[in-house]
Amino acid sequence: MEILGMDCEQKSLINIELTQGKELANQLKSQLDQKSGEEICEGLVEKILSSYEKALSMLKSSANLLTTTLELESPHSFTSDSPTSEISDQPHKNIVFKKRKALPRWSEQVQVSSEKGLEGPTRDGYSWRKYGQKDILGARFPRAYYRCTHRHAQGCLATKQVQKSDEDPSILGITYRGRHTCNQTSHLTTASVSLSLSPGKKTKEREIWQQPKQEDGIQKQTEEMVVNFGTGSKVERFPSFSFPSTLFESSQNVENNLFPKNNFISQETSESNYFPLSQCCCSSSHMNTTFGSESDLTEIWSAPNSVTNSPIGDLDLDLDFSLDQVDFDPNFPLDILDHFFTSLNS
DNA sequence: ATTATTTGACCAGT
DNA sequence: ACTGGTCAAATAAT
Repeated sequence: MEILGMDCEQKSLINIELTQGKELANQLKSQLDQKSGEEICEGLVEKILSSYEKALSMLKSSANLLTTTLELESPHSFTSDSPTSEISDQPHKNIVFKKRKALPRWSEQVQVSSEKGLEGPTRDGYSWRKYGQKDILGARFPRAYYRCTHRHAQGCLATKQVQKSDEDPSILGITYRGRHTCNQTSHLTTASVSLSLSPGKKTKEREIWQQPKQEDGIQKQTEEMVVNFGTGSKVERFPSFSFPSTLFESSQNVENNLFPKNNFISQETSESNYFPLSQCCCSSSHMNTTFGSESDLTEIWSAPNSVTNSPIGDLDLDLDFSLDQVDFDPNFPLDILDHFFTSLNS
């Protein structure tokens, strides 16, 4: 398959850098196992960082090309999308309107579980605040609207909609819009740890949005959602965020110290990663095998139209992949590395 | 007191 | 006029 905006040479270079990174990480792993000297480990870490930085740099340049390509395409939504002002509480509505249109949007479906005590809608790594609920024409269940808790504090425009599937009430349709620009202390790592250690405080939200419009008495469910932290079964998730197996293996030592043994970071996903680049990747043929049906793929679209608003800008983020700060930015599109590996090795 | 949720009203797009 | 999305006052929870 062909990756947009990336020629063979670039692919090759990235492949080399990432492979080298993997090798070095493996070396580091064995050194750590042998409890080798600090200098050796530090040297390896430096090399690993260097490799990944180079690869990321290359990915970034090609990702920018991808953005441009996306912008040229006319956006299409497969969910109703009336472009009303998302943030009409802000002063300049005329400006905001454009921004609203620009917000990337994607959907995922997750299956709820009746056993585990995890609140799905609030447990995707971000803190959300419900700001509305609406009965949707033709839908059996109401749609709940959430926005980032830090909207006002940090101007984070991320929102999401949660709605039960008509066909299967155990499946939730979640539509995310906009990416998080806030600094959430409770992203991936924190949120996940809290998941594994304690159920955390419960909110009433799920009790509400899970109710069907017609009271049939049967729908009084106590089920709670699991976003596939190893306990629930994710039906579909677009785009899924997966630690590249290579990268993940490489940093296993580190991860083991950070995450519970029953690693909730499965190969599938551990965190919502709303990275439109991976949506770009979804349009590639090879993604079909990864992400299920084509109809579902078409649910995703994004139309970032500004650099600041474009999640591609995320590649500007520092990949603080150091051992003393292995705190993955949840917005970092690690899945694209996986995708690239897939493509490179095919 | 502070923060979160509920819910009817409002608004923009179609 | 209808619909989906958001606001914001009232209410509930902490």
